[in-house]
Amino acid sequence: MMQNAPAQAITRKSLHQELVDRLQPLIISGELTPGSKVPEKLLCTRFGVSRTPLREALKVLASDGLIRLEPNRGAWVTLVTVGEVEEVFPVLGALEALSGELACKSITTEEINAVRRLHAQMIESYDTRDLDSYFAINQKIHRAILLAARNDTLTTSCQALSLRMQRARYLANMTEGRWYAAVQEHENILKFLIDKDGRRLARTLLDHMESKRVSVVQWLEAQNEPSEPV
Amino acid sequence: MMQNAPAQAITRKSLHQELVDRLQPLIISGELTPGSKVPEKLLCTRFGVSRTPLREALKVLASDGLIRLEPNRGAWVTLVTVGEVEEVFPVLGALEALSGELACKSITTEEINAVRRLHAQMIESYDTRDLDSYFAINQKIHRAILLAARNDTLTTSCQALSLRMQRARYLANMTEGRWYAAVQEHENILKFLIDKDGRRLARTLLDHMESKRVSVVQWLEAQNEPSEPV
DNA sequence: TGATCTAATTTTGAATTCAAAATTATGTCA
DNA sequence: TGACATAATTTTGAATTCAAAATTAGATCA
Repeated sequence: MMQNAPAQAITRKSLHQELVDRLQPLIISGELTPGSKVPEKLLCTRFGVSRTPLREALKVLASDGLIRLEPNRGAWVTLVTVGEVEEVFPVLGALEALSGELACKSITTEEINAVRRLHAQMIESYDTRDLDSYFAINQKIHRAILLAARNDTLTTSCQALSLRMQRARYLANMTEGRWYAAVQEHENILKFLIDKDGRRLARTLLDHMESKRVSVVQWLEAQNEPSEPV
Repeated sequence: MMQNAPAQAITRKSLHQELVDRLQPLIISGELTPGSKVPEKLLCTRFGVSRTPLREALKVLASDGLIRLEPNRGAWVTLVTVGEVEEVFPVLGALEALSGELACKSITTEEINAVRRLHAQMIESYDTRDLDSYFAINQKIHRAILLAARNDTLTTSCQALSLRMQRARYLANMTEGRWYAAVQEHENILKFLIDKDGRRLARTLLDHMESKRVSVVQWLEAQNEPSEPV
């Protein structure tokens, strides 16, 4: 996507695209309650648009799996299920592994330094147990590696799946033990990136994703003990 | 997507979804000329629908990268560029490799036999040099492995990227030598699938995709010699 | 009371309408 | 003629409208 656009095109975004960009955070943050109906009318009022562009945006979000369209019954915010997590994480793992491998081939010294700085900040957030900040910086590191891979298709694919999983992120469970382990994994990620050891970086990113998967599933299963999600 | 839908839900498809499904083949087959403008009015007449659902469908196709929306200037059929091919094939390779690995874990004897039969058919098509048939069966084999991986997310992701590359498929270049090599690769794919050797199957699928990439790029570059694509 | 049917209301899907932007056609002048 | 400006036309984007479907509210009767 965007593949052929000139670097600095003056792209007044279309209304529907703007809406997609605005709705995504609402879904990820949980402001639109998972499992609930998308309040079409309300959103139209809120954004001051008519139903046409909003509904166009909903179609796109549905194709990304963030909402589900039920014919004649409206749009529903999807919720993260164990099944979905078990599916998405392995795919995301494969893609991140690839991103690591490619990044090692093309990353610049300056970009590595940027990751280094982000890593240091993340450690700080870990030390002060600032989970929100930790997550935000964590995201940035993964994104920096992704961008260094110089593959827009890969970026887009990863981003889309990542978004779906981020709905589960605010389910910030993270036991003390898991958190410590995650930080260790990130130490290795940084190391292998500096060494430009694509093979090992890929392997580490894959394992990292697998650990995340286990951790998220555990949390979800604890949650869903009482009632099954729809 | 569709993750939570009951197995046999009565899903009258929505109009826009129907249109997405109908437009995809038009784009892949090249009936809608790559690089040309999407004839909105004409398509409305052809399918007997108003602009609203058609435009909804275009938004979805754009997010899949099959068309490009230029604000206030309409929708354009994207064309396969060398850059895009260089991007998509590695991603597709990683995903197919994963599908091979997962398939080896869950594939049934019956499914393996189905692939065996498809393989035999494909060899037949190769022997008679029936390229169309060869491609069709080839697709089916890859799809069978994908389905055996039991991961809808993976299937959807692969499918989407595959579609984009299929636009290049009718560029059926395939030199005699490349074709022979491809068949050999498929012999190995079948062998490792029967052996349920996930590691080697993954590796082979990855290499297979890399060979395809090289072959498609070669062809594209030969084509684009005279003028650059927009 | 509460189960079931019917009528009123709301919501959804899609066609139509309308204003703004882009494109094409026409006219002017060097 | 041909470069430029202006007007007419077409196309696009988005609001509005309207019919069909679903939901809710109300009425009836066991």
